[in-house]
Amino acid sequence: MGAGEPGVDRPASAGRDAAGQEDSTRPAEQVLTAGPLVVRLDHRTVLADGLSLVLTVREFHLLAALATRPERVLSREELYGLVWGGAMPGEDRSVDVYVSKLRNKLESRLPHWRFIQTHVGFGYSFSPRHL
Amino acid sequence: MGAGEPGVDRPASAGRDAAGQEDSTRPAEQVLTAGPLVVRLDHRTVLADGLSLVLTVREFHLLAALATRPERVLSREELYGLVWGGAMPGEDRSVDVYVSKLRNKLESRLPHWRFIQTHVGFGYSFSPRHL
DNA sequence: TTCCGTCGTTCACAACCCTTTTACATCGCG
DNA sequence: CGCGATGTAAAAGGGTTGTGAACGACGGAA
Repeated sequence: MGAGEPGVDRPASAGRDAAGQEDSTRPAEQVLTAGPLVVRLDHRTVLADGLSLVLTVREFHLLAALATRPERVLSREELYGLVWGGAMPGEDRSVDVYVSKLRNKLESRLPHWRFIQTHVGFGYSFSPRHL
Repeated sequence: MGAGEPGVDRPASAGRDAAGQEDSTRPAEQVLTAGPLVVRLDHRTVLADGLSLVLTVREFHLLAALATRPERVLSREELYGLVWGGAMPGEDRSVDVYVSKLRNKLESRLPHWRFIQTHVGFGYSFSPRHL
């Protein structure tokens, strides 16, 4: 397992999300906010309602990969490439398993929020939504 | 699922009315707009009045196939080829059923709009129209 | 070195959702 | 008025996803 982490550490080069607040060309978008959830890419920490939420390396990368691309559906292959690096093995379920783990941690802390939306037959999207 | 999904490949030249807020670095035909409906081909998402509308894979492909060809009448066979791929079985009603599902989702969110027009004996067209 | 806890991966199975098919009501047109 | 075409709910079926558990690898502590 390498020291070179797959590409989640820097803002995606093609990021054009029109999220609405700041100019996305600056690399200063190191802090992502979605409702009561705050993802600090620079510190590798996550806050839920201001309280720190402990994630493993994989979980954090997966969350970062999703949260830097809000409202965009990412295929499993894409996510695998972003988080694990390389091509996804045919029958792999790692993405699903980690989405499940991530949801567990996120939604056990923020029960009235949903963050990751399943797109059956394709993949997932980061679509924060108050329930 | 691979990369070669049917149908959504050739965006002719989409209807553009409200010019202005697009990214100027690349052809922005990845985003189709029809009244309050926005179809983001690149993000694989649909917005109705700015709120995200969740579609299944088939529904999205069908909408994309129609919306990339506004005001053009597409036969069932054509639509089937674009969305399902291959030739349409003789007595198939899938296209009709999915047009119905699509209309339901679209018009339940945007009651004062009609998007898909039936052409009896031929097929359907994407003809957005305010009622 | 050995023990122990954490993390990542794989596996299996149940539950779920999507697609397709079917059936019937309705509509359009001659 | 009659027949084919269309709209659509509902059933059937099968693929997809959610998730606990087992397993091994790794790293730290004693």
